[in-house]
Amino acid sequence: MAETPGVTEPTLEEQIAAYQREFQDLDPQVEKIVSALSRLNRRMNVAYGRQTSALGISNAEWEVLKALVLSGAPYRMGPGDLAKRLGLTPAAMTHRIDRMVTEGLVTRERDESNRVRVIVELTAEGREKWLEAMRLATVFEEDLLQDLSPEERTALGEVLTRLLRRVEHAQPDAGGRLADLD
Amino acid sequence: MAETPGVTEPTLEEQIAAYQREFQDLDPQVEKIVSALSRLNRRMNVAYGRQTSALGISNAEWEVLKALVLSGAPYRMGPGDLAKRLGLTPAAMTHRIDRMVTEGLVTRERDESNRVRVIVELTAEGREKWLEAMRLATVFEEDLLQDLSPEERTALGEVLTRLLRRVEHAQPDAGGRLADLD
DNA sequence: AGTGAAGACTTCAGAACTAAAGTTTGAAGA
DNA sequence: TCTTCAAACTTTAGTTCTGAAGTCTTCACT
Repeated sequence: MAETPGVTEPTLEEQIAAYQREFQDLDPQVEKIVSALSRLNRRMNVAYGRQTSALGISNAEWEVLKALVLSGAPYRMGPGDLAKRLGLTPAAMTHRIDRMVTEGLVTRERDESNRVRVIVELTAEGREKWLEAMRLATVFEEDLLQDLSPEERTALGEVLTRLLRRVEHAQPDAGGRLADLD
Repeated sequence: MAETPGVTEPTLEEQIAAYQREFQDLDPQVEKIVSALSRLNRRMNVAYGRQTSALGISNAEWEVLKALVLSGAPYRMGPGDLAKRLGLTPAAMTHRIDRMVTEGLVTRERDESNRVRVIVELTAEGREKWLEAMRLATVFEEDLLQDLSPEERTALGEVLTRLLRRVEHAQPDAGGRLADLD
């Protein structure tokens, strides 16, 4: 078998115990929150990734669709703006758009009023893909929070936004570049 | 100026409003929790990334150090086990270890009792790097949670682990491969 | 007009990854 | 013993990213 024991991911409790063993001045309560947050987020991303790949699009493509939809009708943005919004270099954006154009998710054309600029526009198919992904995502999210009462949901949302404000206040912005979309 | 307006990241509230505008059957309370969770996690990762790069190590290297330390003394693992633990292919692990060996963070040697296996072992310098990173991380984490009372911390930890259990129960495991460390 | 400079995007070279094929070692059965 | 198979790791080919150089358009100043 040769499956070395201990390779399977430890439970949250095991992991916190390991942290305490190796690093004495650790507040287990803090570590529990931080580790649970990180782990929960990862699991959710795995779930989203499965859903989008079931729709035949990659996570990278989903992010672009999201940015375009959230920009509002007529669902147009320039490659440079998209790059800033997604936290990518313009070079990476060029290639991503290449792929998405060939798949029919977006169109690319020059802005005739200012021929330096390029306009990336969502196609009807791209918009439909986003809607399908959202339908799947909302089902998953509602299922995830199913055990939480309305009061617990309110409290959780409030605490998380409080933490978020604190982080955002502490860190002006990561090198001027924005990170991935929610 | 040519800085197209609307490129800066929207606030959480603006983003939720955009979601509601584009997708009617959305529970804003659910979306608030999910978006805050995701955004908070991202901001935290940016902070960790700055701290580790200030220590002269990459995030990738930090993950390897973490896995080795948490495995406990004598801080040894095989490349294959490390790859599973970090959610990488064995090929990627080979290259990562190459880099870390040249930087003196780990050593690589054949297992003499079973020459198919390779042993990656943390060096004293690698362990020290991990400890420094942990010292920075705990300061940041304590600062982050500063406004939360002990009761709120307990409640938050409890709710998050409850959600975590729910996700883990729902999804057996992502294709048999483990994701990144917390 | 004519030149210079800045902006927006693309192209190119290099880094880190994945998937799949290749190599070496150990173990099990003919 | 010899053969065959499986396991563990490495190597190779191809993808997607970053950083830097390159191209094309526009604007400002002379």
